[in-house]
Amino acid sequence: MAVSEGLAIGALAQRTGLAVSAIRYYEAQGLIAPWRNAGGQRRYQRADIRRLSFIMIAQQFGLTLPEIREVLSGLPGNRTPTPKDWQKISIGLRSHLDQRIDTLTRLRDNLDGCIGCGCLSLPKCALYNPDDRAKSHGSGPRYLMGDAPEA
Amino acid sequence: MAVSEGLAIGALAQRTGLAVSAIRYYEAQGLIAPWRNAGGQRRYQRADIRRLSFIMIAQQFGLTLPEIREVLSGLPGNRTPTPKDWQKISIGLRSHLDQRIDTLTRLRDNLDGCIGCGCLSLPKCALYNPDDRAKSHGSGPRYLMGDAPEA
DNA sequence: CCTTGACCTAAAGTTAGGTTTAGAAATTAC
DNA sequence: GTAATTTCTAAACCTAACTTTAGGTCAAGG
Repeated sequence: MAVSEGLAIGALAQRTGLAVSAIRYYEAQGLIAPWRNAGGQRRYQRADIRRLSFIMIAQQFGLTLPEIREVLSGLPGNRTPTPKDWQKISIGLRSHLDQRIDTLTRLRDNLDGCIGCGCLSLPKCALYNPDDRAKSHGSGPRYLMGDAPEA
Repeated sequence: MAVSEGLAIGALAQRTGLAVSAIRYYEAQGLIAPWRNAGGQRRYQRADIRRLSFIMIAQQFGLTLPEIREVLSGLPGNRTPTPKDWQKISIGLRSHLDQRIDTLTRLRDNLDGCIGCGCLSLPKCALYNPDDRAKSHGSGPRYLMGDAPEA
C-alpha cells in the first residue's frame, strides 16, 4: 500500500551520501522540513534529494548553514521547485563565490610583494586589510580578520 | 639596566592587535616560544611581532595552526629571520593559495551549468567531485567536501 | 609600604557542524 | 509472530581556535 509515502530518512541518506544524523541536524537548523508518518517517522519528498544536494554544494562554496537557510528561503514554499527556481537562487551563490575568489586573488597578489619586503610587521600592510573580511568559519575573536581595526 | 629585556605579552598584543589569550594559545600550540624573566613572565623579541603577523596572514589564507607551525619550522632557529628567510617560507603559502583559488574557480565554472540543469541530484555531478579532496581533516564526516569550508 | 594593573596557570565555556550514545518505539523481514 | 532493522529523542561528545573565569603572583608608581 501507500504507493508513495515518501522517502524514509535512511533512504534519503543513501541517495545523498549524507549521514542520517546530519540530515536530522539540518532539520534542526531549519534547512529542511519533512512531514511525519503515522508512526512519527520522518518522510521526505523526492525533491528533498536536490535540496540536500544544494546544501552540500553551498557548503563547499563556503556558506554557513544560516546563510544557506537564507538562500533556500528564496524557493517557492507551496510547490516543488523547478529547475528555474534553483537557477534563480544559485545566482546568489555565484556572486558569493566570485567575491571569495577575488579576495583570495588579491591576497595572493599582495603576498609576493609584501612578505619579505619588511612591511609584514606594519598594520598598514595590504595583507592586513582584506577589505572583504573572509570571516573564516571558526568562532573565536579574530577581530582582526573580520573587523580590521579600520582600513 | 636591561636596556632591552624584551616585550611583555601585553605590549606584543598591542603591537599585533591580537588578544593576550590568543598569543598564549599560540605558544601552547608550538607556534611561538618566548623566554621567561626572573618573575616567570613571558618576554618576546621584536622579531616575534613579525612572526605573529605571519601567523595572522597565513590564517587568512586558510592554513590551520598545525600547518602554520609546519611552515614556520622552515625559519632558522638560531638567529633572527631575515627578509629572505620570510620570503623563502612564503613560497609554500603561495602555492597553498594557488590551489585554493584553482579549486574555487573550477567550482564556479561548474556552477552555472550544473545547478538548474537537472544534474544537481546526481552523485556524478561535477560539483560533487572536487577532485582535490584535501583529506577532510576536520572531525565530522564532510567526506563529501574536498576541504573544510575554511573561509 | 601599599595599591593598582599586568601577568600567571588551569580549567571550563563558546561556536559550527556534526557524531555518538542510550533507551524506546516503529517497520520490515522471515 | 517474532526477530532484526530503522527510526525516534535527548543529551553528551568532538575539533578548531580561542575566550573567560577563578584564584593567585609580579611589577611599577606614589
